[in-house]
Amino acid sequence: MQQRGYNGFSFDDVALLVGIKKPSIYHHFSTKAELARVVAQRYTHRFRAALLAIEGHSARAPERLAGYAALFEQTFANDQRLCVCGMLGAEAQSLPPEVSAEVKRFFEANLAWLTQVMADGQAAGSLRLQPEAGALAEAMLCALEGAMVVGRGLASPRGPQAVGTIMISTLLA
Amino acid sequence: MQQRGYNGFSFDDVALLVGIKKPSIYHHFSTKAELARVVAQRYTHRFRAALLAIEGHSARAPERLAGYAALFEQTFANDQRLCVCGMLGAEAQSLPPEVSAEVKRFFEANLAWLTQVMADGQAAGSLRLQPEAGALAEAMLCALEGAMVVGRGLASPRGPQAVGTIMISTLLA
DNA sequence: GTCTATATTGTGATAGAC
DNA sequence: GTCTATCACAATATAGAC
Repeated sequence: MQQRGYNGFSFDDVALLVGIKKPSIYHHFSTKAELARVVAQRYTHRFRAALLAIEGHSARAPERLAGYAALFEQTFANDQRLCVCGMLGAEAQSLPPEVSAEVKRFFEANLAWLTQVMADGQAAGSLRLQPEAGALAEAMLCALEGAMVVGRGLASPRGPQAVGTIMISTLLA
Repeated sequence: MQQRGYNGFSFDDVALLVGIKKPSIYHHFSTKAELARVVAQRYTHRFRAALLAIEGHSARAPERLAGYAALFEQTFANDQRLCVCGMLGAEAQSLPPEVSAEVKRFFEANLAWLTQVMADGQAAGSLRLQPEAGALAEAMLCALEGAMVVGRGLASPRGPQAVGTIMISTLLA
C-alpha cells in the first residue's frame, strides 16, 4: 500500500510477499477493504506510540518537531515509501468508506498532537506566536506529507527531514 | 486521474466521460500510459501558462505566492480534485516510466519558478532571507501538494489556499 | 490455516466492419 | 473516427478438500 496504493496492489502481491497462496489471505481478512482498514488502523496505532516516545525523549517544541519529521524520514528513507495514510489520503475518493474513515482518524490525531506541541512551544517562547498553533500544525503536517509525494515525483533522495528542517527554521521565535 | 489516480481509472471510465465507446479511445491514444503521459504533459503546459499570467498580474513576491496558492485552490475547490502530478507523484512507483518522467518535469518547473519568486522577494526585502530561496520554494510546493492530500484525507473543505496563507505569513520579512 | 479449483467480473488491447 | 465483437489476462472472492 505504501508503494503502489490501495488500487495498485492485489491479493497476489500480498500472497507473494508473505509466502502463502492468495485464497489463504481470506482466512485473515474477509475483504480487501477490511485488510486495508486494519493496516491503516495498525499504522495509526504505531504512529501514536511513536509520538509518545518523542514526548519522552524531547522536552522542547523544536526538538519534538524534529523528531516528528524524523518519523516521516524513516519511512521515506526505506525505498521512498509513503506514509500509509498519505497514500490512502490521495486515493480517498476511490476508497471504501471504512478505509477513508481510518485515514481521517490518522490525520486528526496528527493535527491534535502537533497543535499541542505548537501551543507548548509558543507558551515557552521557542516558537513564533503568529499564526496560531492550529495553523502551524496544519502547515507542518501538509509540508511533510507533501514532501513525500514531491520527493517521490522528483525521484529525489531529498526527503521529509530536509523539508521539516526548513519548516522548523521558519517557525522559531 | 485527479479523482481516482492512474491505477484507479479505466478506459471504460474515460469512454463514459467523453461519450464514446472504449475501443474508440485507441484512435486517440495508443495505450493507457500514453494517455496519462499526454494528460500530464498538457497539465504541465497549462500550469506554466498560469504562472506567466501570475507574473503579469502581480509584481511583488507575496502576491505572486498567493496567486500560486490560488491555482491549487481552484483545482481542489472543484470536488476536491488533486493536482494531476501530485496524484501521479504519489503513485510514481507503479507508473510507466514515460509518465513518471513527465511528473518529474512538472515538479522541476514548479520549483524553478518558485525559487525565482522567493529570490526576488528576498532581494526586494519582502521575504525573509533565511532559509535560502530554494529551500523556501521546496517548503511552499510541498505544503500545497500536501494540503490537497491531507484535505482530501480529512474530507475537509479547508484547502490549499488556507495552507498557502499560513505559509506566506511565515515567509514574510 | 492452507491448499486447489473455480466463479465472476473488470481491464487493457486488437480485429475488422462501417 | 466510431462502432461491435472478442481476446487474454488479472482481479476479488467463494467452495470445499486436507
